[in-house]
Amino acid sequence: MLIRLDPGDSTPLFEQLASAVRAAIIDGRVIGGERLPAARQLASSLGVNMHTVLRAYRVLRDEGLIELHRGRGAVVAVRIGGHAALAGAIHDLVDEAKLHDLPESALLALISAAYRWSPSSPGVLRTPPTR
Amino acid sequence: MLIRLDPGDSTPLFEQLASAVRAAIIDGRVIGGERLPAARQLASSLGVNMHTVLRAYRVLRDEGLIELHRGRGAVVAVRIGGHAALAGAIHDLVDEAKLHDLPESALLALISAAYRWSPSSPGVLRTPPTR
DNA sequence: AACTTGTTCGGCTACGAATAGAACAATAGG
DNA sequence: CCTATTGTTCTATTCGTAGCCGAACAAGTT
Repeated sequence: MLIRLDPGDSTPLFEQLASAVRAAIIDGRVIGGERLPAARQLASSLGVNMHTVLRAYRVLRDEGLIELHRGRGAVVAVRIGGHAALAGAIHDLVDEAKLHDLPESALLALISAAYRWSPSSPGVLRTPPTR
Repeated sequence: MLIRLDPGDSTPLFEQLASAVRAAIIDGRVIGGERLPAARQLASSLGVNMHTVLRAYRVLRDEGLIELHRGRGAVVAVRIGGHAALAGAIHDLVDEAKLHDLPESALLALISAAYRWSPSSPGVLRTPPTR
């Protein structure tokens, strides 16, 4: 899994890192159970502080995509299996939005609003992140 | 158009305001050509600084949803006509994401990534915001 | 001319991002 | 059992900038 960080980009380093790994998981390029590089190792490999990598990992853990255990490292959640359908739906929606000349920021805001409006969803009551 | 702001929410006031107006426009609850309240008036009505309202308006202008003119106020763009199809697609995608227990933040990040990846889109070369 | 409305300028405050070091607690492996 | 590995917690510092604001300004309306 090739990861490239751009310090000039306004998006935070930990978010860039989380996005890269997240995309790899959703696309199925990394299978469930597979182990990610140790935080300290990846950090020095990318020229970044350990805490930055760890924060990216924590983000993905809170999203339920990976698991973290002391001494064992970061492991991709087993229940994850490349959501091809979801990836396709996302692609379609982006195309539709661009067709209407709707900028990225607007689309994101609309989705965020839609997420909040839909009532009593199972997603908002999920179990808290395991520590 | 009823607007309610929550100062306790971590999302900026201008974003809350922009989201409210944006949703109203996309849903077609305000028609193209309709005039929005003057910044100062709406500001004092909401107990907010004028700049906060004006910034929300500027966001919507940069998204091509409204037009701003001195002395004339903020007017909903005429080409906008309630993108019902888009609104439906968004709703479906959110449902799909929740089905997979994918949190909002993860979905937003995935869409943001998808937006960047798709090459040579017409959307990225649109005319700059009129000042 | 007077009024309305968005724009620009300058400044202030609070918060987030990133880094750093150190000590700590599970876990794995020999 | 002992040791190395690995994530977790804690405290702290530096730096940039996002958010909010007041006052003066400029374009447009009436």
